Amino acid sequence: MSEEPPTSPDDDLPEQMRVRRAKRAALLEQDRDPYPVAVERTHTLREVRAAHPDLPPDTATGDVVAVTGRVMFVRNTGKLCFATLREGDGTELQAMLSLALVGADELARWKAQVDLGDHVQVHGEVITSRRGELSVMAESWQLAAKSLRPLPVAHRELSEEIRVRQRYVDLIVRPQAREMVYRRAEVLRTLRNVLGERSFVEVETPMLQLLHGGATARPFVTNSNALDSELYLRIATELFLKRCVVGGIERVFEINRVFRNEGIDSTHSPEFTTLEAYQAYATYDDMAVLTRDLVIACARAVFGSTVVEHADGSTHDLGGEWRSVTMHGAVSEAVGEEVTPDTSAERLRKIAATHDVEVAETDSAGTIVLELFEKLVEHTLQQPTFVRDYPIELRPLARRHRDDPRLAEAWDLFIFGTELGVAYSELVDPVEQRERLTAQALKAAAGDPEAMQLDEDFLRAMEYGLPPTGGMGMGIDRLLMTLTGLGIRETILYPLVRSE
RNA sequence: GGGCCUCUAGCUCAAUCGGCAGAGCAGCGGACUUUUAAUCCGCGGGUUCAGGGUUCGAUCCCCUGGGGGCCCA
Repeated sequence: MSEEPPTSPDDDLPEQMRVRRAKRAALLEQDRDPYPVAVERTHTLREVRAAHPDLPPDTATGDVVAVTGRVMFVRNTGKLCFATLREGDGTELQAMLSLALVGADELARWKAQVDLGDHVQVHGEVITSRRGELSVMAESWQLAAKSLRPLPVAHRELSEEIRVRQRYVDLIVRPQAREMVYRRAEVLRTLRNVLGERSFVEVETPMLQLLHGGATARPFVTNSNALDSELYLRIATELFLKRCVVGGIERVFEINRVFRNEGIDSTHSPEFTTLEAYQAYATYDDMAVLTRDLVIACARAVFGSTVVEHADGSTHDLGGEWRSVTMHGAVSEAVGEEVTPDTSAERLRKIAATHDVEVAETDSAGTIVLELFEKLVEHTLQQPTFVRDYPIELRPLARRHRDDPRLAEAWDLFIFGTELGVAYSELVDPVEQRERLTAQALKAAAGDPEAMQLDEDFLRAMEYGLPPTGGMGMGIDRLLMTLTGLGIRETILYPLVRSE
């Protein structure tokens, strides 16, 4: 029960937002709809440009069109006004309003009611200005949608925080943000096309799972009211895709979101998109060929060439031979002495110490080799490189190496110093798979939140017979980063951010 | 999780040693019939992230919390 007069909710708003709300109100006052249900649009801006590619200055075409666009610049003089309109794909076209054609009232209304960022419709003849700018000379105009918030300065870089939190604003003012949307779509289309040409079929497997598996990662936990049970958001698509291969879908893939409840930084997002593909009667060598073909096809789709151009202006040709090294070979080279699966954990601990790589007392030989690789080698792999034959205990779903039982037939692909994809000759022996998953389950029981769970239904499927199979996985966001040189928050349209 | 940096007008950023909080763009009023980030004249616009402390006085120094970034684990 305040004695004070009621305050308008507008009172707290910044001046520019109050001004725009007042303009909206003024339109309604004049019985003009600031948000009409439809406006006439006979041509897109792109179509107008395409129809009149090379007109000399001061030309009248006789073509009368109705176009629409967001007002990006205005240059209002006394009796002749200019505005730059822009439409969705970034095409711009100038609109002109002259006192002679629209009359004093409509010209004054334009100056008083149109702000940067408004959507407008302009009806008139296609002409060129004296300076040669292709334009629509208005005979009439109307607002298509009033913008109530001022646009950021077009000529300054937007802060990264606003770019991510208000991607819609980023998309309005920054062409590169729009470009990423189209590039990402092009990459997804290309992956599907190439896989489709090779007789792979796309499936959708569960995102909500009773057990999580297929990768070593911490899951998000949720729950089902109907089932009265905990559910996990999937961390990989692997186990369900392998069930497909058991069922006779010999070439199968999925492109969609997985979720990992882990750190968030410039290369990690809690939800990201992966491609996984499985091919019966293929090995990890076949998957290397497939993976290279997919990456090259995406580079060609985006850049028309195997040469990718990064945001910093550097160019990189992905078209050459892709190197293959073994995990132990790569580590041997980095530490300057031979490291093999025979090298003892004790010896490896000494090597780690001399290279300032910290390892835990309980780490196995294989884990120490991986630590050495990650600290000393990974960041040096700028050219596309397959790192092959991981210690067996690090790859619980991969087949034991045909030449060395201590290794797995598994590779990781590195480009520009980061991991892009993985592949295995898949483990298909259900008895060995049970043993390996049991070992994982023991780690989980011992408190390792990333260890895999024992998935009895997956094992039952394998017991029906999984043919020899090659499988690969690739992060699509990482692929976009590889192609463009941008951070993960640029490749994901709406990355998860803390609430404001 | 730890360390460092950062948060000021709608946007991008200044503000000397702790002494009246500023600029550019954007906005408002005026002039201008060929502009291209138009130009010219004039004007307004601030919870300096939040809370607390020190001080005659805090955007500035200290503490707590929050957002963001970088590095490390």
